Amino acid sequence: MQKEALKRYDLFASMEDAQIDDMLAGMRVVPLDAGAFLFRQSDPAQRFFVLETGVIKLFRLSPDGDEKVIEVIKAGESFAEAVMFMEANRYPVNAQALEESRVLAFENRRFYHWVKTDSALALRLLGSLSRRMHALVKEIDELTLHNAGYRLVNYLLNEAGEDSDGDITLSAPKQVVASRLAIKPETLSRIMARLRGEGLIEVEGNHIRLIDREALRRWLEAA
Amino acid sequence: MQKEALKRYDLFASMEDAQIDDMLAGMRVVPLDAGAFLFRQSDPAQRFFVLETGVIKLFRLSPDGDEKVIEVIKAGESFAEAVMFMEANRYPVNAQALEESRVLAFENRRFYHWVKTDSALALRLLGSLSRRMHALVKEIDELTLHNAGYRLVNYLLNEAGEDSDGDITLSAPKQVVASRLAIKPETLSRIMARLRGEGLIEVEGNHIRLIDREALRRWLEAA
DNA sequence: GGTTTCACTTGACCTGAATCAAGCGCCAAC
DNA sequence: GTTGGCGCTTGATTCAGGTCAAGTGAAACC
Repeated sequence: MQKEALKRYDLFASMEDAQIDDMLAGMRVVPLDAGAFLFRQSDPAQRFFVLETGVIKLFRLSPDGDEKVIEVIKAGESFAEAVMFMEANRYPVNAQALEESRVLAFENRRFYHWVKTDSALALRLLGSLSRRMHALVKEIDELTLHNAGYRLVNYLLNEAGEDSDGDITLSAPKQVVASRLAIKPETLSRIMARLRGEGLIEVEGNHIRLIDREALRRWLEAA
Repeated sequence: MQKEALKRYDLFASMEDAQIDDMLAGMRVVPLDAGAFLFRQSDPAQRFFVLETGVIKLFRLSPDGDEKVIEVIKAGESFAEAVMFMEANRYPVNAQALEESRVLAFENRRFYHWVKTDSALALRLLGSLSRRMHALVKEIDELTLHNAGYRLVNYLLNEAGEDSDGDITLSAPKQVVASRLAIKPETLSRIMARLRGEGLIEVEGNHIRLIDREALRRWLEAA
């Protein structure tokens, strides 16, 4: 793993060579089998991560074992960088690989040092945390002000993005998507069946095609 | 308003005199009648705020007018500091005074400048954003993994804190508390009635006394 | 190649909380 | 003092989505 590769990740994009070298010195590569945990909720946090390949889910557990997926991490994304700035210094979620994955693990203390001495890096981080906070506020909004159908259709429209031709390949099994949207797999299945019945989407395994996005957007207003 | 007063607020506690002077130069005092809006969702954001006196609710609106209170701001607390680090630069919530209030409004651009040149300040901010993010994750957890009764009792236990003798004075009308917890006023009323019936709390207007906190904690496990 | 496993689907039923609808105090305005 | 409005409570009813149960199909394993 050399400097150039690291710089391709957003988090490190603006860092100097000397800084990158230092981060590399403390880096560990963590290979994970499907199903393996990277860390668990309330584990002490010495490191933050970049996902090189694979898929990882971040989730919370209720006392009786129900889980709520907070985020699905895809290749190239970083996670758990915020933990180093909290006094508790414990991961607030569980991280489990959904398939075979490779994670780069960096030391908090080195990164903290560079954030302290490089204000551009600090501002970059502040920006990314703010964005994430906003996303969480929007999620609370959706959970409380909108129903299951809305959340699913909204999710599908977001996944498809503006430009593409409406083809989505789910980055995680449907049950994980369901948990991400705070609905039960059965309910997700039913809503999909309904959308299929109304000719709005086509479903084949983990591949979904949005047939009429305008109609789906109208569907949102109603639901 | 002089330097010393400002330094008493957390956000400014670590700032130099020169920095504080600069912030003061751009400060405006905003008096608000009960019910007045300080800003609305998606307004462009040039300023962030400290609440000097009064109470303000931050909330999101659904298309058909339902509201979800995200946070109730009490005297001495700051809010909307994160917005300046997002590219959109628009408030993601509405801010409305629940009673007559006085707000100090500071210029984002001045503060941004100081954050850029003072890493201690940047770290302080990173810490506070991280904490707020964690709180949001916990709220999502509660919304999805726990029922209305749990959320209310949990809220009451938190409001009371560890040390005090179990007396709570609600900082906002019950309907606002209900929205904060994502339940309807009727439901809140019913749960309170039940807790009262079981001899766990006493209610008199906006004053609540927790009679048996151990029992309430046990109640959480069951609910 | 047969069987186990596991993700997903579909149907029948149940339930927590929302909705709808009165009614009750309490403060404010006149 | 009376009246109107508003926050809150309480009861009856409804409904979205959860639970429970059974079935299907495809990949995985011996």
